[in-house]
Amino acid sequence: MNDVAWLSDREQRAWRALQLMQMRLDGELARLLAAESGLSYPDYVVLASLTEHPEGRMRLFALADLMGWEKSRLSHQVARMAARGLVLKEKCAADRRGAFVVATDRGRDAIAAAAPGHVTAVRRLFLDALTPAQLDALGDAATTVLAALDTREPA
Amino acid sequence: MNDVAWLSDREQRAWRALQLMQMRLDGELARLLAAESGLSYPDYVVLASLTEHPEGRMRLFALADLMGWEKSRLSHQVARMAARGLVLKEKCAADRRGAFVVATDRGRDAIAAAAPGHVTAVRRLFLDALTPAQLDALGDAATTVLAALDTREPA
DNA sequence: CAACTATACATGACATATCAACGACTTCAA
DNA sequence: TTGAAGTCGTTGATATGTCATGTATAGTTG
Repeated sequence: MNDVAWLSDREQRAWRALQLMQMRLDGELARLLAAESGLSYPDYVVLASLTEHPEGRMRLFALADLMGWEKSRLSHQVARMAARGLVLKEKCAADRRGAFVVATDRGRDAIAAAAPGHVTAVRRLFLDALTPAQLDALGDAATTVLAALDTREPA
Repeated sequence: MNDVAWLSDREQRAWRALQLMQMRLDGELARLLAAESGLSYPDYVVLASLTEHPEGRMRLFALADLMGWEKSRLSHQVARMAARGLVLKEKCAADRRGAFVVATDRGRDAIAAAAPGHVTAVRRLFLDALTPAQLDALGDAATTVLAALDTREPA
Protein backbone atom coordinates (compact mmCIF):
# COMPACT_ATOMS: atom_id res chain seq x y z
CA MET A 1 0.00 0.00 0.00
CA ASN A 2 3.00 2.29 0.18
CA ASP A 3 3.62 2.59 -3.53
CA VAL A 4 0.63 4.82 -4.16
CA ALA A 5 1.21 7.74 -6.52
CA TRP A 6 -0.17 10.52 -4.36
CA LEU A 7 -1.23 13.74 -6.03
CA SER A 8 1.35 16.44 -6.60
CA ASP A 9 0.50 19.95 -5.49
CA ARG A 10 -0.27 20.91 -9.03
CA GLU A 11 -2.54 17.93 -9.52
CA GLN A 12 -4.28 18.52 -6.26
CA ARG A 13 -4.82 22.20 -7.01
CA ALA A 14 -6.33 21.45 -10.40
CA TRP A 15 -8.54 18.67 -9.11
CA ARG A 16 -9.81 20.65 -6.16
CA ALA A 17 -10.40 23.77 -8.21
CA LEU A 18 -12.43 21.74 -10.66
CA GLN A 19 -14.54 20.13 -7.96
CA LEU A 20 -15.07 23.42 -6.19
CA MET A 21 -15.97 25.24 -9.40
CA GLN A 22 -18.56 22.66 -10.27
CA MET A 23 -20.10 22.74 -6.82
CA ARG A 24 -20.31 26.52 -6.66
CA LEU A 25 -21.40 26.96 -10.24
CA ASP A 26 -24.12 24.34 -10.17
CA GLY A 27 -25.31 25.58 -6.82
CA GLU A 28 -25.57 29.14 -7.99
CA LEU A 29 -27.24 28.21 -11.26
CA ALA A 30 -29.73 25.98 -9.49
CA ARG A 31 -30.56 28.71 -7.01
CA LEU A 32 -31.08 31.30 -9.73
CA LEU A 33 -33.16 28.93 -11.79
CA ALA A 34 -35.39 28.01 -8.90
CA ALA A 35 -35.82 31.63 -7.86
CA GLU A 36 -36.65 32.87 -11.35
CA SER A 37 -38.71 30.04 -12.71
CA GLY A 38 -39.61 27.56 -10.00
CA LEU A 39 -37.85 24.81 -11.93
CA SER A 40 -35.12 22.67 -10.43
CA TYR A 41 -32.02 21.94 -12.43
CA PRO A 42 -33.15 18.38 -13.17
CA ASP A 43 -36.54 19.72 -14.27
CA TYR A 44 -34.77 22.07 -16.63
CA VAL A 45 -32.57 19.43 -18.20
CA VAL A 46 -35.47 17.07 -18.76
CA LEU A 47 -37.72 19.72 -20.27
CA ALA A 48 -34.93 21.12 -22.43
CA SER A 49 -34.00 17.70 -23.81
CA LEU A 50 -37.62 16.89 -24.42
CA THR A 51 -38.58 20.08 -26.22
CA GLU A 52 -35.40 20.12 -28.29
CA HIS A 53 -36.28 16.72 -29.63
CA PRO A 54 -38.02 16.83 -33.01
CA GLU A 55 -40.82 14.50 -31.98
CA GLY A 56 -41.58 16.38 -28.81
CA ARG A 57 -41.89 13.09 -27.01
CA MET A 58 -39.39 10.42 -26.16
CA ARG A 59 -39.16 6.98 -24.72
CA LEU A 60 -37.84 7.02 -21.18
CA PHE A 61 -34.78 4.96 -21.97
CA ALA A 62 -33.90 7.18 -24.93
CA LEU A 63 -34.20 10.29 -22.85
CA ALA A 64 -32.10 8.73 -20.12
CA ASP A 65 -29.43 7.79 -22.65
CA LEU A 66 -29.45 11.26 -24.16
CA MET A 67 -28.89 12.89 -20.79
CA GLY A 68 -26.54 10.24 -19.46
CA TRP A 69 -28.89 9.40 -16.60
CA GLU A 70 -29.71 6.03 -15.12
CA LYS A 71 -33.20 4.90 -15.86
CA SER A 72 -34.27 4.69 -12.27
CA ARG A 73 -33.28 8.29 -11.75
CA LEU A 74 -35.31 9.40 -14.72
CA SER A 75 -38.27 7.31 -13.67
CA HIS A 76 -38.38 9.04 -10.29
CA GLN A 77 -37.81 12.45 -11.81
CA VAL A 78 -40.52 12.01 -14.42
CA ALA A 79 -42.94 10.78 -11.78
CA ARG A 80 -42.35 13.92 -9.74
CA MET A 81 -42.66 16.15 -12.78
CA ALA A 82 -45.84 14.43 -13.88
CA ALA A 83 -47.29 15.00 -10.43
CA ARG A 84 -46.59 18.71 -10.88
CA GLY A 85 -48.11 18.77 -14.34
CA LEU A 86 -44.90 19.50 -16.22
CA VAL A 87 -44.88 16.32 -18.27
CA LEU A 88 -47.20 13.51 -19.17
CA LYS A 89 -46.57 9.80 -19.56
CA GLU A 90 -48.11 8.02 -22.54
CA LYS A 91 -48.24 4.28 -23.00
CA CYS A 92 -46.37 2.95 -25.98
CA ALA A 93 -48.40 0.82 -28.34
CA ALA A 94 -45.47 -0.68 -30.21
CA ASP A 95 -43.74 -1.90 -27.08
CA ARG A 96 -46.14 -2.42 -24.25
CA ARG A 97 -43.46 -2.33 -21.60
CA GLY A 98 -42.51 1.18 -22.60
CA ALA A 99 -43.75 4.70 -22.18
CA PHE A 100 -43.28 8.09 -23.76
CA VAL A 101 -42.70 11.32 -21.90
CA VAL A 102 -44.20 14.49 -23.34
CA ALA A 103 -44.00 18.04 -22.08
CA THR A 104 -47.38 19.48 -21.22
CA ASP A 105 -48.32 23.02 -22.19
CA ARG A 106 -47.41 24.04 -18.70
CA GLY A 107 -44.05 22.31 -19.07
CA ARG A 108 -43.39 24.05 -22.37
CA ASP A 109 -44.32 27.40 -20.89
CA ALA A 110 -42.06 26.77 -17.93
CA ILE A 111 -39.00 25.93 -20.01
CA ALA A 112 -39.65 28.80 -22.40
CA ALA A 113 -39.83 31.19 -19.48
CA ALA A 114 -36.78 29.73 -17.76
CA ALA A 115 -34.39 29.29 -20.67
CA PRO A 116 -33.36 32.88 -21.38
CA GLY A 117 -32.53 33.56 -17.75
CA HIS A 118 -30.66 30.31 -17.36
CA VAL A 119 -28.61 30.75 -20.50
CA THR A 120 -27.80 34.28 -19.45
CA ALA A 121 -26.71 33.02 -16.05
CA VAL A 122 -24.45 30.38 -17.58
CA ARG A 123 -22.91 33.09 -19.71
CA ARG A 124 -22.47 35.53 -16.86
CA LEU A 125 -21.14 33.12 -14.28
CA PHE A 126 -19.12 30.81 -16.47
CA LEU A 127 -18.51 31.74 -20.10
CA ASP A 128 -17.78 35.41 -19.51
CA ALA A 129 -15.02 34.51 -17.08
CA LEU A 130 -13.07 32.58 -19.70
CA THR A 131 -11.28 33.47 -22.87
CA PRO A 132 -12.34 31.50 -25.96
CA ALA A 133 -9.03 29.66 -25.75
CA GLN A 134 -9.65 28.72 -22.14
CA LEU A 135 -13.12 27.53 -22.99
CA ASP A 136 -11.83 25.37 -25.81
CA ALA A 137 -9.11 23.96 -23.62
CA LEU A 138 -11.67 23.12 -20.98
CA GLY A 139 -14.02 21.54 -23.47
CA ASP A 140 -11.22 19.51 -25.04
CA ALA A 141 -9.99 18.29 -21.68
CA ALA A 142 -13.49 17.26 -20.63
CA THR A 143 -14.06 15.48 -23.92
CA THR A 144 -10.76 13.66 -23.53
CA VAL A 145 -11.61 12.48 -20.04
CA LEU A 146 -15.03 11.34 -21.18
CA ALA A 147 -13.52 9.38 -24.04
CA ALA A 148 -11.12 7.69 -21.64
CA LEU A 149 -13.98 6.81 -19.31
CA ASP A 150 -15.96 5.28 -22.14
CA THR A 151 -12.97 3.32 -23.37
CA ARG A 152 -12.45 1.86 -19.95
CA GLU A 153 -16.12 1.04 -19.56
CA PRO A 154 -17.47 0.25 -23.01
CA ALA A 155 -21.07 0.24 -21.82
CA MET B 1 -36.76 38.46 -24.03
CA ASN B 2 -35.59 38.04 -27.59
CA ASP B 3 -32.16 39.55 -27.16
CA VAL B 4 -30.76 36.62 -25.24
CA ALA B 5 -27.24 35.57 -26.18
CA TRP B 6 -27.87 31.87 -26.71
CA LEU B 7 -24.93 29.50 -26.57
CA SER B 8 -22.90 28.90 -29.71
CA ASP B 9 -22.21 25.31 -30.71
CA ARG B 10 -18.73 25.59 -29.34
CA GLU B 11 -19.94 26.99 -26.04
CA GLN B 12 -22.61 24.38 -25.75
CA ARG B 13 -20.20 21.56 -26.50
CA ALA B 14 -17.75 22.73 -23.87
CA TRP B 15 -20.42 23.33 -21.25
CA ARG B 16 -22.09 19.98 -21.81
CA ALA B 17 -18.83 18.08 -21.92
CA LEU B 18 -17.86 19.62 -18.62
CA GLN B 19 -21.16 18.78 -16.95
CA LEU B 20 -21.12 15.26 -18.32
CA MET B 21 -17.53 14.67 -17.30
CA GLN B 22 -18.23 15.76 -13.77
CA MET B 23 -21.30 13.59 -13.50
CA ARG B 24 -19.63 10.48 -14.84
CA LEU B 25 -16.40 11.00 -13.00
CA ASP B 26 -17.93 11.69 -9.62
CA GLY B 27 -20.34 8.86 -10.08
CA GLU B 28 -17.62 6.40 -10.90
CA LEU B 29 -15.35 7.59 -8.12
CA ALA B 30 -18.16 7.44 -5.59
CA ARG B 31 -19.06 3.93 -6.69
CA LEU B 32 -15.48 2.71 -6.44
CA LEU B 33 -14.99 4.37 -3.09
CA ALA B 34 -18.13 2.86 -1.64
CA ALA B 35 -17.31 -0.57 -3.01
CA GLU B 36 -13.74 -0.58 -1.72
CA SER B 37 -14.09 1.15 1.60
CA GLY B 38 -17.74 1.61 2.53
CA LEU B 39 -17.22 5.37 2.67
CA SER B 40 -19.35 7.78 0.69
CA TYR B 41 -17.72 10.63 -1.14
CA PRO B 42 -18.87 13.16 1.46
CA ASP B 43 -17.55 10.91 4.21
CA TYR B 44 -14.22 10.85 2.45
CA VAL B 45 -13.96 14.59 2.04
CA VAL B 46 -14.84 15.25 5.65
CA LEU B 47 -12.42 12.68 7.02
CA ALA B 48 -9.66 13.78 4.69
CA SER B 49 -10.02 17.44 5.63
CA LEU B 50 -10.18 16.56 9.27
CA THR B 51 -7.16 14.29 9.40
CA GLU B 52 -5.08 16.60 7.22
CA HIS B 53 -5.62 19.37 9.73
CA PRO B 54 -2.73 19.73 12.21
CA GLU B 55 -5.00 19.83 15.25
CA GLY B 56 -6.90 16.74 14.25
CA ARG B 57 -10.10 18.44 15.27
CA MET B 58 -11.94 21.43 13.88
CA ARG B 59 -14.84 23.68 14.61
CA LEU B 60 -17.79 22.90 12.38
CA PHE B 61 -17.86 26.31 10.76
CA ALA B 62 -14.12 26.17 10.01
CA LEU B 63 -14.46 22.76 8.43
CA ALA B 64 -17.41 23.93 6.38
CA ASP B 65 -15.44 26.96 5.18
CA LEU B 66 -12.46 24.83 4.30
CA MET B 67 -14.54 22.52 2.16
CA GLY B 68 -16.81 25.21 0.75
CA TRP B 69 -19.88 23.60 2.28
CA GLU B 70 -22.86 25.24 3.88
CA LYS B 71 -23.10 24.81 7.62
CA SER B 72 -26.37 22.99 7.54
CA ARG B 73 -25.01 20.46 5.11
CA LEU B 74 -22.05 19.76 7.32
CA SER B 75 -24.21 19.55 10.40
CA HIS B 76 -26.32 16.82 8.81
CA GLN B 77 -23.30 15.02 7.43
CA VAL B 78 -21.45 15.07 10.73
CA ALA B 79 -24.56 13.83 12.52
CA ARG B 80 -24.77 10.87 10.16
CA MET B 81 -21.07 10.16 10.47
CA ALA B 82 -21.22 10.40 14.26
CA ALA B 83 -24.08 7.90 14.24
CA ARG B 84 -21.82 5.51 12.33
CA GLY B 85 -18.92 6.09 14.66
CA LEU B 86 -16.64 7.79 12.14
CA VAL B 87 -16.40 11.09 13.98
CA LEU B 88 -17.14 12.53 17.38
CA LYS B 89 -18.53 15.89 18.41
CA GLU B 90 -16.93 17.69 21.33
CA LYS B 91 -18.36 20.72 23.05
CA CYS B 92 -16.27 23.84 22.85
CA ALA B 93 -15.42 25.43 26.18
CA ALA B 94 -14.30 28.76 24.78
CA ASP B 95 -17.48 29.32 22.79
CA ARG B 96 -20.38 27.45 24.24
CA ARG B 97 -22.40 27.64 21.05
CA GLY B 98 -19.73 25.78 19.21
CA ALA B 99 -18.50 22.25 18.76
CA PHE B 100 -15.46 20.44 17.46
CA VAL B 101 -15.45 17.46 15.15
CA VAL B 102 -12.80 14.81 15.63
CA ALA B 103 -12.18 11.65 13.69
CA THR B 104 -12.52 8.54 15.81
CA ASP B 105 -10.04 5.70 15.52
CA ARG B 106 -12.52 3.99 13.31
CA GLY B 107 -12.74 7.11 11.16
CA ARG B 108 -8.98 7.36 10.89
CA ASP B 109 -8.72 3.71 9.96
CA ALA B 110 -11.41 4.14 7.34
CA ILE B 111 -9.77 7.10 5.63
CA ALA B 112 -6.35 5.47 5.80
CA ALA B 113 -7.76 2.38 4.14
CA ALA B 114 -9.70 4.32 1.54
CA ALA B 115 -7.19 6.96 0.51
CA PRO B 116 -4.75 4.93 -1.59
CA GLY B 117 -7.52 3.40 -3.68
CA HIS B 118 -9.28 6.69 -4.13
CA VAL B 119 -6.17 8.58 -5.15
CA THR B 120 -5.30 5.81 -7.55
CA ALA B 121 -8.78 5.98 -9.04
CA VAL B 122 -8.56 9.75 -9.49
CA ARG B 123 -5.29 9.23 -11.26
CA ARG B 124 -6.53 6.42 -13.46
CA LEU B 125 -9.85 7.93 -14.45
CA PHE B 126 -8.90 11.57 -14.63
CA LEU B 127 -5.26 12.57 -14.44
CA ASP B 128 -3.92 9.84 -16.70
CA ALA B 129 -6.25 10.93 -19.47
CA LEU B 130 -4.77 14.42 -19.62
CA THR B 131 -1.42 15.85 -20.56
CA PRO B 132 0.20 18.08 -17.94
CA ALA B 133 -0.62 21.06 -20.14
CA GLN B 134 -4.26 20.07 -20.32
CA LEU B 135 -4.39 19.61 -16.59
CA ASP B 136 -2.90 23.03 -16.00
CA ALA B 137 -5.29 24.61 -18.47
CA LEU B 138 -8.18 22.98 -16.71
CA GLY B 139 -6.99 24.04 -13.30
CA ASP B 140 -6.40 27.59 -14.44
CA ALA B 141 -9.81 27.83 -16.04
CA ALA B 142 -11.50 26.50 -12.92
CA THR B 143 -9.56 28.91 -10.73
CA THR B 144 -10.52 31.79 -13.01
CA VAL B 145 -14.20 30.91 -12.86
CA LEU B 146 -14.03 30.58 -9.08
CA ALA B 147 -12.40 33.97 -8.78
CA ALA B 148 -15.11 35.51 -10.94
CA LEU B 149 -17.79 33.89 -8.80
CA ASP B 150 -16.23 35.23 -5.64
CA THR B 151 -15.89 38.70 -7.10
CA ARG B 152 -19.52 38.75 -8.03
CA GLU B 153 -20.57 37.49 -4.62
CA PRO B 154 -18.08 38.76 -2.08
CA ALA B 155 -19.55 36.61 0.67
C1' DC C 1 -25.82 47.13 31.15
C1' DA C 2 -29.74 46.56 28.05
C1' DA C 3 -31.17 45.87 23.66
C1' DC C 4 -29.98 44.63 18.99
C1' DT C 5 -27.61 42.11 15.97
C1' DA C 6 -24.78 38.45 14.48
C1' DT C 7 -22.93 33.85 14.81
C1' DA C 8 -22.88 28.62 15.70
C1' DC C 9 -25.16 24.79 15.28
C1' DA C 10 -29.43 21.80 15.06
C1' DT C 11 -33.67 20.41 13.14
C1' DG C 12 -37.65 19.04 10.11
C1' DA C 13 -39.53 19.07 5.67
C1' DC C 14 -38.71 18.35 1.27
C1' DA C 15 -36.33 17.28 -3.36
C1' DT C 16 -33.05 14.53 -5.25
C1' DA C 17 -29.79 10.31 -6.39
C1' DT C 18 -28.56 5.49 -5.90
C1' DC C 19 -29.23 0.72 -5.19
C1' DA C 20 -31.44 -3.53 -5.22
C1' DA C 21 -35.02 -5.52 -6.21
C1' DC C 22 -39.40 -6.50 -9.03
C1' DG C 23 -43.21 -7.27 -12.78
C1' DA C 24 -44.15 -7.00 -17.47
C1' DC C 25 -43.01 -7.58 -21.84
C1' DT C 26 -39.72 -8.78 -25.96
C1' DT C 27 -36.33 -11.26 -28.29
C1' DC C 28 -33.86 -15.05 -29.61
C1' DA C 29 -32.74 -19.55 -30.27
C1' DA C 30 -33.21 -24.37 -29.73
C1' DT D 1 -43.23 -22.56 -29.84
C1' DT D 2 -41.56 -22.49 -25.65
C1' DG D 3 -38.10 -21.32 -22.46
C1' DA D 4 -34.10 -18.51 -21.26
C1' DA D 5 -32.33 -14.17 -21.34
C1' DG D 6 -32.56 -9.49 -22.03
C1' DT D 7 -34.89 -4.87 -21.86
C1' DC D 8 -38.30 -1.29 -20.05
C1' DG D 9 -39.90 0.93 -16.54
C1' DT D 10 -41.31 1.04 -11.42
C1' DT D 11 -40.81 0.82 -6.66
C1' DG D 12 -39.09 1.23 -1.73
C1' DA D 13 -35.26 1.96 1.15
C1' DT D 14 -31.71 4.78 2.16
C1' DA D 15 -28.28 8.62 1.74
C1' DT D 16 -27.70 13.12 0.49
C1' DG D 17 -28.42 18.41 -0.19
C1' DT D 18 -31.20 22.64 0.50
C1' DC D 19 -34.24 25.68 2.65
C1' DA D 20 -36.51 27.87 6.39
C1' DT D 21 -36.56 28.06 10.93
C1' DG D 22 -35.28 27.62 15.84
C1' DT D 23 -32.27 27.94 20.04
C1' DA D 24 -28.37 29.27 22.41
C1' DT D 25 -24.64 32.16 22.93
C1' DA D 26 -21.48 36.13 21.60
C1' DG D 27 -20.54 40.61 20.30
C1' DT D 28 -21.72 45.54 19.83
C1' DT D 29 -23.68 49.83 20.53
C1' DG D 30 -26.45 53.24 22.63
